[in-house]
Amino acid sequence: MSKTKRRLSANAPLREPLTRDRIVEAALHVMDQEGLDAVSMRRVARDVGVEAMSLYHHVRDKEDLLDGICARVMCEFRYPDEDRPWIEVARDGAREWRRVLRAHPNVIALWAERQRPMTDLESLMPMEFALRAITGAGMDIRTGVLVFNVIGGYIMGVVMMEVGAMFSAGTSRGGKTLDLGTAPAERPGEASASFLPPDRLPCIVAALPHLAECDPDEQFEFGLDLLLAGIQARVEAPASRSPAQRRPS
Amino acid sequence: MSKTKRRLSANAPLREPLTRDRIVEAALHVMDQEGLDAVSMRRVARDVGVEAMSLYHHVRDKEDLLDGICARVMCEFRYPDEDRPWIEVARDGAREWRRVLRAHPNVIALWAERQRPMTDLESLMPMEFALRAITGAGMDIRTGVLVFNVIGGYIMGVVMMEVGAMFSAGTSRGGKTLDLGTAPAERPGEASASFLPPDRLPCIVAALPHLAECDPDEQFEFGLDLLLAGIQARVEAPASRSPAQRRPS
DNA sequence: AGGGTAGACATACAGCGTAAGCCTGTCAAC
DNA sequence: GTTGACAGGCTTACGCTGTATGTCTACCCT
Repeated sequence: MSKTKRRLSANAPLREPLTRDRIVEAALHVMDQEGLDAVSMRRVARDVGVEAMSLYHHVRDKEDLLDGICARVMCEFRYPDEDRPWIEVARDGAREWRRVLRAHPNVIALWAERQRPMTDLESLMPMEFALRAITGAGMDIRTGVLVFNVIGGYIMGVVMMEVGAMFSAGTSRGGKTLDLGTAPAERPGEASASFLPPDRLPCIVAALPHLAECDPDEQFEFGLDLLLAGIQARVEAPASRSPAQRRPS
Repeated sequence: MSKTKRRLSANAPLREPLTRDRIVEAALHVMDQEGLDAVSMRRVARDVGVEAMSLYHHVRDKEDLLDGICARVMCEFRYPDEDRPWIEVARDGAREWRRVLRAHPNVIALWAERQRPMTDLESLMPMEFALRAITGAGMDIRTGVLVFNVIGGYIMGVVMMEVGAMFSAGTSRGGKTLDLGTAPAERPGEASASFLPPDRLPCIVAALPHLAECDPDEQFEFGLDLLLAGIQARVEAPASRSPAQRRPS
């Protein structure tokens, strides 16, 4: 039997051409569905119906493919209307970035482990937008950079915590339950405290139900309000020159 | 020739016993020096002078080893003196957590990709400390959890951005230079904008020198002040019940 | 018809986590 | 003493990974 595959190319270009975009799309899909570790060249190749090595005609190496994922995610950012007071633009920009990050939670891990800036124009546009919105408040560029990094860091960190459910608690709620209180298959000698002894951890035990039911939206808005209000106050009263205190040590 | 190795055990326990602690220590060292990917069972085993499979007598699997690293890092947290106004305790606690994270930047990536809570008592102590400090301000537990997550997320995100130098800029400064503006070995057809065209990215270009020279300490304190001041104001004037606005969409 | 090339496939290698089993030194019970 | 259990190493093996290298086929241009 000769391979029937060959037939395809004999009479028609039935196999649609492989492109970088199709590859990146497939890789992103794998990452979203099965996690960062599942993104391997063979796995992605399989999804686009091709052998692993064929991908290398369109991406330099795996790094390049991951770069592609990052760029692909960044370009999902939808720019809010800028014809409003700066604080509303900034707030909506922050919400939008959170939306994008939550849509592809694993890109945070991707950034974290590669710790490498992105350089292509398209990926820098959201940053340009943010800086424009921030400096629209009337602060100098130096302060604008400070504010940008602070707000950017806040969003990244809070979303990272909420997707990771870093300290999620055990009351089953909406399908996704987690341990912390329900003895997670503990290695005997070790975790003598999976039941969270109230004498050692009174605050955590008291906070447990709230940790479990905490609404991520409300939480995000809470911190965002603190930051934005603080910034606006500082802009309107430019007398106080950044009273940040040096650490004593 | 019989193997000379055998001689060792013939007359003395020269080979000091392998322990979980020694293994975790070695793994942490590898992670700090060579990054998260370098932490493999074989690599760690080599560092403690043993074959890979021997590690499995002391750690259940690689997951367990990584858990060990997390716990090991958490226990570096040095608890600030609590006999002071809550805001100072909170500020020093935040600084301390940042210090720990910066000492082992890769644990952030570790948490990000495993997105799994930690369950052992020792690792929860810093969280207990934080909740105690925060509720010391006199807020209810629910708000305390909000505040905890917001500040915790802020620290994590800002440190993640500063270690990743996510948008680091190119003026060489203190050894560690990065691209963005200095054409990073660009793939020809692609990054037509590595020079940051000022017409497309005016704000970024204007901000570049400040992005490059931004002092991370100052930046961290800036955002931390915003958050803490906002929280204190909200505690002192409990009339306003969290004016967080729902997102319109 | 002949040559070049683009884009696919196939093979191979080193390194990964770990299941399964083996080998040896130590020590308690007899 | 001898014996037997066992703790704690080592070895082998399997299927996975990224990718260097080479080959094969279909098409385009002359």
